[in-house]
Amino acid sequence: MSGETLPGTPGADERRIVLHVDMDCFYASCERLRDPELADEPLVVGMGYDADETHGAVATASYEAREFGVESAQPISTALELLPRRDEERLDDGDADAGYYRPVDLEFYEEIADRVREVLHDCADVVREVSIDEAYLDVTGRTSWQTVDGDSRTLAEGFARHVRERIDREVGVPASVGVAPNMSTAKVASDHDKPDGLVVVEPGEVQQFLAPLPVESVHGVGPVTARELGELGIETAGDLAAADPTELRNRFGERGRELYDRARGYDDREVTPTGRPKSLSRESAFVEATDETDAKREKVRALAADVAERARRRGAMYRTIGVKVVTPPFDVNTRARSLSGPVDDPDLVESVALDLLAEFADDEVRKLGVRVSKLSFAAEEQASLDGWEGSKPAQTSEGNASRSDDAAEVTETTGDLRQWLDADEHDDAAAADSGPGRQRNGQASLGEFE
DNA sequence: TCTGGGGTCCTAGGACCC
DNA sequence: TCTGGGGTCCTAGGACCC
Repeated sequence: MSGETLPGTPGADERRIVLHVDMDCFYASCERLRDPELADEPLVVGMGYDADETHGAVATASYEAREFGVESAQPISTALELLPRRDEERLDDGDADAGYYRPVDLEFYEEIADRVREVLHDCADVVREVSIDEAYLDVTGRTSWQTVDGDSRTLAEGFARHVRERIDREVGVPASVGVAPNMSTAKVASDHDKPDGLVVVEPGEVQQFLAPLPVESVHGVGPVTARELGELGIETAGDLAAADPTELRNRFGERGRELYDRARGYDDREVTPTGRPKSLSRESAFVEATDETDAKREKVRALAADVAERARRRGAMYRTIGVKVVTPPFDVNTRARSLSGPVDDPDLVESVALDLLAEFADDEVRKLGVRVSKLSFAAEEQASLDGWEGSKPAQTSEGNASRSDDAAEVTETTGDLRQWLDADEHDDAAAADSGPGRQRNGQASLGEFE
């Protein structure tokens, strides 16, 4: 099985060196940075959780807290049963079987993440941040798979160690690092020995490394796929690698083929820099499911304002506005409506979202969300608009003040939208379905659609 | 275990176009 | 007019990830 290279399989990528850097229970590490007394203590960081409350869910549990059975995504109420909350008012150090609970403070974590990012960008030419606590680095140009004289370890391993130590020294949070010739294997490697791990998988070892691992450890295999694979007798990554790719394709579509490749340690995706977001959303759960119209509308209004503001801050215009309505027991419903052109218009987000919500007027609802998508960003938009004459769509807040002639067009939603519709000759489909009265004063009533 | 919030990608069916 | 194929866009839902 060593060195098995299919004809036509690119071999060049075998020389790539990809690092996957994964912060260990990042939120908890941040809390410890702020309050060193939390070090080595069981610590739970809760989302949708307020001090001394019991609602919300576990965002991160420290390894000490995990010993008690606390897991991420668990309801806080369950976590409290497993690990009682420590009475922090008490001065003595009793309560050996109790833990600390903290609400999520994303703003603070972002600050820490920024500092980690600085280190990473300093260590690699290309960095792809996947989330607040995870990134891929292509360091092919910075180190090599060669070993040093008299040492079985590669230079790449030393380099990865250096990255990890810099994060620890300069920021003060622990990280696990995986090193491999491609992204998916590096990802599995970083997961392999947490916390504070360093796992190196050299080009010739990829298949042997992956083979004995359970299928769930392949990135992209979740509970549903794992169960289905299990029915086919596929339990390990090795089983998956040995399966018939055509059968996998037939059963799981394009994804099946992809998972097969991942399990074989074949992944030719290049590490590309983090791109622009594709959508922005905000959602929030009711403490208890409700069917009250006012409560639902009020929440949607708040979420809409929030999302619109975030989009504006990030310079994003959106062409689609949608809502998410979760009804008991846990049915997720989504509704979305596309406009004929990108806008930056908080009032429109609100009115469209409320309109989409109307379909669920009689339903009990436990959670609501608002999303904007089909994003375009000021700079890019500018470039594509330069090509054609005609007016600009609602050109962001900053644009308003600076150009008085534009401002007149922009402040009036009606005029602005009309204009955009009129100018829209590029998109036949959109033009066809934006008949008269579709959007009046930015309000499209449901009646006009059904 | 009655389930928080923010994302990504894929699929399937329908509308519509040529 | 009841009939072929290819393509794009839209919406809704699902799986997955952190």
